[in-house]
Amino acid sequence: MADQKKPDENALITERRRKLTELRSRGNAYPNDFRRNAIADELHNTYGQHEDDHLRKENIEVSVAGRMMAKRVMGKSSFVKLQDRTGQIQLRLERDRLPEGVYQEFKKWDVGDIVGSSGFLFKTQTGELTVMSDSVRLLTKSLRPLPEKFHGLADQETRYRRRYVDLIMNDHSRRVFRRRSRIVTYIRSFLESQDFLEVETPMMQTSPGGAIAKPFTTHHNALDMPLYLRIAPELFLKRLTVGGFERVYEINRNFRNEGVSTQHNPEFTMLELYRAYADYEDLMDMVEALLHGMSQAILGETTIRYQDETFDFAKAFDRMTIEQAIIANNPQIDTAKIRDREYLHQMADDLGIKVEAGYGSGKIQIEIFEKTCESKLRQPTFITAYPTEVSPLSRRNDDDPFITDRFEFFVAGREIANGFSELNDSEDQAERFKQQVANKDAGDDEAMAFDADYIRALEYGLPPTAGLGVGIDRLVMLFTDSPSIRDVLLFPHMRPEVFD
RNA sequence: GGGGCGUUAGCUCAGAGGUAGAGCAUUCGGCUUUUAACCGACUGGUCGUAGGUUCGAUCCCUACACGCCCCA
Repeated sequence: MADQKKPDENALITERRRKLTELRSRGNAYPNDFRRNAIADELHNTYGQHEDDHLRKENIEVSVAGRMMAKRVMGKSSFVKLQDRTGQIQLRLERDRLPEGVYQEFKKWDVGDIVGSSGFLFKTQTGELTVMSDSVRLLTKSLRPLPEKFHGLADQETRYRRRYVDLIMNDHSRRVFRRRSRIVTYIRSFLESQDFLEVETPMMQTSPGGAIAKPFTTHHNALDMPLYLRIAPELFLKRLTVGGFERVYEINRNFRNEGVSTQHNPEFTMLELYRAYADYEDLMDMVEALLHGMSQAILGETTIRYQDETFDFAKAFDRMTIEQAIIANNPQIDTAKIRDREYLHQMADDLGIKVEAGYGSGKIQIEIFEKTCESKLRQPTFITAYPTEVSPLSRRNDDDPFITDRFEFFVAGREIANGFSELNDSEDQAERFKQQVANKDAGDDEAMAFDADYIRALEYGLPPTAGLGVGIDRLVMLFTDSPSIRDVLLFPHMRPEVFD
């Protein structure tokens, strides 16, 4: 069975294995005693402006290491490009400057090998900062050929499946994931500065709650019980708010058992935060501040260029209610009947929306909104006043019980964030859970279960609180001009590769 | 789930019902300031998989696998 899993072999790999065997026969083929004292970027920053004769006079000895990305042999001398985590630095190897026999060995090395070298800095005739090697060592033999140097790795599938090769070859890919990291770091420091506490809550739950979605199911052997991968951390984070952590957040994975697309991966990263003594309007202000600061910090400007569009992240974002959005995008609508279920049902039918028996007017409104409005919300926009029917955890509006104090935030036609004033009335929450259970019994497999302990927590008293969820992957897509969520996930979900 | 497109050498890509092509890489030779180094020679293929049509299929047909895009 084991050798059925063996990936492709070919003549190029065989040739390199032969070289590795030769290396082994002469001692340790995988040494780990080379130490570098310089990295590419640092050298370019420090010495890039110096003249050649100045550099030579200073006699700056450096040790560098990295993957050999280019190897140009010209008889008794060669140029090599080493790539480390910061960039590339060139080596010049001259046969007569290296210890006896080393240059002959070097000529057998391959692009892709990991190499370490020491020498002094100088500049070539074309002005490129280069290390004149006094010594050079092969640190790791690479057995697999890298993609061709000019076009690199272009095949989408291979880029996702062998992300390591993509990262070696594509600077753009490296930049996307560095930026992702900086975005997450920015969010943490933003929240840290406002005294938010970062916490971790269960990923495996006995009853998956906090969102309307289908969960993944697993099984705990020792306890012989089903477990679910979480679809949201929400109910646990609010328990912590009951416990007195008045400002908490978590940045972590959620899992939803749904389709895979350019916008969806089965596991994705969410920021969820809860802030006591705040309402959904405070959170809209917070989202504006966060994104404004983030674009300034990450991009150095407050204009986001995404695909062929430009978004202004400096101004206050538009705010409109869901009913206003529906009216704006369905001008023929009879506004007096915007909550009339029969009227909405007819409208949905005309739009080709399938209306289930259990749908109330709020649910039908949402369906109409998604069909006719969502993709048109290009510029950053808050949509507010979501129907209570589709917001089982949100606080009811004081003046209008049909709606909740909730918003979703859209950019480029996509939902990026969702926030609301939390429902902290335990009796109302119990009623909402009962409604969800009724929906589940009626066949809605995305409906929530009744979470008795969560109700108990609310009975101890959840302070007036507002909560926010932000889809990190979609945010990173926006900030890296990536058309697909797979471009911002290091290892996007793929069907298993077949090795034969 | 439905539709469209794709899958040819390690990589990037051509190709046509009749013995499979290029560039880069590999291998060998030359070259002490290159930048996709250059010059010469040579190698490298189950044309995604399985069936079918045909004298003959990598090409046409069907199914399947995987991927990309759009729709649900």
